[in-house]
Amino acid sequence: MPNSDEGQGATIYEVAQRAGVSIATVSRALRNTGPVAAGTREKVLRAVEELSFTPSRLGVSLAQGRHAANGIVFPDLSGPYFAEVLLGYEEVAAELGRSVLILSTRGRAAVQDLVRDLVGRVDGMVIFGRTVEDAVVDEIVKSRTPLVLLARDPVERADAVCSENTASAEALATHLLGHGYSTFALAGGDDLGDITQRWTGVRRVLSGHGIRPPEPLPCELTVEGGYAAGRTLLGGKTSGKARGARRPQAVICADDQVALGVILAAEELGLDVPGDVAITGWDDIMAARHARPALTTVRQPMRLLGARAARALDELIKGTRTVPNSEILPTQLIVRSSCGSHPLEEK
Amino acid sequence: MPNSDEGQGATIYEVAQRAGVSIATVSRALRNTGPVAAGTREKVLRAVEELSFTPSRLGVSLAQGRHAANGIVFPDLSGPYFAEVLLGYEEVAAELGRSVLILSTRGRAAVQDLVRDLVGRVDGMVIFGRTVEDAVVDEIVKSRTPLVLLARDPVERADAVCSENTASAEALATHLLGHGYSTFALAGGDDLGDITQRWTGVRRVLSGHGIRPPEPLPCELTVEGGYAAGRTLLGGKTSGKARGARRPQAVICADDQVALGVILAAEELGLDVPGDVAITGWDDIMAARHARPALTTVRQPMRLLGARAARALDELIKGTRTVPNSEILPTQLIVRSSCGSHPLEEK
DNA sequence: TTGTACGCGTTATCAA
DNA sequence: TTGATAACGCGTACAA
Repeated sequence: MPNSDEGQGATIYEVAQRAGVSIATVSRALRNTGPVAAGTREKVLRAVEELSFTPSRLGVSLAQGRHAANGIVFPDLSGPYFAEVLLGYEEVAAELGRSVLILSTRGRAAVQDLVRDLVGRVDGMVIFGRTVEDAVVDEIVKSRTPLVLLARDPVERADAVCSENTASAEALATHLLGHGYSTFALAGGDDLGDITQRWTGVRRVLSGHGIRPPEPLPCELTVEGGYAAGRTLLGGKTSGKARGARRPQAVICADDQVALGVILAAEELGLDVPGDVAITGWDDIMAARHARPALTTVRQPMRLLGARAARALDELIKGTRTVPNSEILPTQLIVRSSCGSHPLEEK
Repeated sequence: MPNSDEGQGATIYEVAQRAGVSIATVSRALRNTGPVAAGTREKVLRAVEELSFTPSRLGVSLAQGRHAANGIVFPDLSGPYFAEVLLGYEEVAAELGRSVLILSTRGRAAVQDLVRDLVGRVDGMVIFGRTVEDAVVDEIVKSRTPLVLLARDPVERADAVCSENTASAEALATHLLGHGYSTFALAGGDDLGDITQRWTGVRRVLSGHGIRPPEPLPCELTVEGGYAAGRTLLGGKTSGKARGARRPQAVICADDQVALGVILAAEELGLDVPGDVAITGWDDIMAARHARPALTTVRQPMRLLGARAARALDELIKGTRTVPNSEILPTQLIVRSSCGSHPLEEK
């Protein structure tokens, strides 16, 4: 009868002993890393089976000098956006034989320590947006840990993957102008790299049409943040069309969650969207499609973003590529009904 | 001038040498694990600083016999549901000083191997729903790896955390009966543990009111899956009220994504929701609130689910508790407009 | 208060 | 074809 207390944690030494060989032979037999006589191999495999031996990941990593694992740092795990990116990332990482460690920095005190710890557990990592101070990024770069920046301005000696922002923002603004709107508001903070780019695109188009671009109203990139911003932007004067109404004809939001919040605010203020005010988002999260009015937005290829980051990281880790690379993924303007009911032809 | 090539990968030996002490002293100084003279400590710390030494996680783990990391296995990372659970899980794990490794099994061939690999990297893990065959779960249990099952029927010797399903399903069904509906359809597969529980609750109430409970129509738990199911359930006969219309008065969906898909199908078929057909979901994802009509649903405490799993796992790992525990978290019926415009009083 | 030496579980080199 | 044995980087008895 087989040893009934086998199971968790047999070592290669026990296997070797049981098979009557040395640990070197066991290793070779298991990894096909050298010649092993057929009979010997069989003995080894039987012993492995009987002890249900699995090489200790720690031992393997220590000996090989690699973790076979990637890290990814998020500013925040909430919302559909990051989940999709993670999905793409994990999928490719798994395909490449790497585990994925995640870290969310939201509300964390000692971010620096957490990131440092993570670095020690992986062969390379992805950092999202402005989740981490430049100093920390520098430290990682100096430690020669392969690094890919996601949706963040490129940094010396690190890869960057992001989606196109400025041009699609221009397309969005142009589309809104096509609706005939001439007064705009911008909702959403601008300290994050990619959102700044969006505002740049919008501003450029408006200026080009003789419209003085508004200052973006900073807010949290959540539904609640959008709601608050919406109250501020739309709630000012209930004034009709009297004195040229302070209320903007269109609110361009930093992302979909903000837009949904602004819609909530508009609804509460008795405003019709898009009749009284047009509202647009960014990302094309699931709720954008199902909201009423359905959200006009710019679709980011979120899974692809994660997938590409994983591939770029792999190249860096394997050393296939040593020069930093910067990749920009295309986005797509998705026109739905929140930007106006009767789209005019763009000139 | 400081050594300009310091940085990545100083070992404790180099620190010891630089400080003119032994590695044991370095370790003690860093971990406060034994007496160290003030002067000595200072020398050590200086050397650590100069070499920017960080103990190798591998070395530490190997020596301590622990990873300080948790794993979590998802069936699928897409959608808002899992992201929220992950958020709660990661938050608590970080608080407890553990890293988080994730694994998604969706579309993976060798799930068993992936899970095995993950087990080797963590001190304990959480497995979500029926992502993994019973055999694999058994194997994990046998390996004495602390294990918490999430939204899955309890298994011998493993913890379980899930949210309440049957009673809230009864409440939902009762509410719908209060609207006066008498013909129902159920959309969503029933092989997953928690959804089966929901159907059980619904069936019980319907039976109790003399209504023959319908068989659930299996479908993928996605918007697309819901759309397909919706076409089937609602598209049958366009027949008016002629022969007692085959079309159900209410469609109870396995989750919100399915419900959103069914709404899409209804819309496409020219049906008014809830005028022609009432539709309900489950989970209360973000889109549920913003959909039009806003979705009546059952809110699961998703973050809490993840957080509780992390705490339960911690107890198991620390050995604070050795007997398996099963926890059921309360849910909440969220009545919005998709189930009917004029809610009657429940008797 | 400090240092020596062993253990943790592999991989891989080099001799035999 | 096989086996000793040296890394890998750390924690920690135990001895000094």
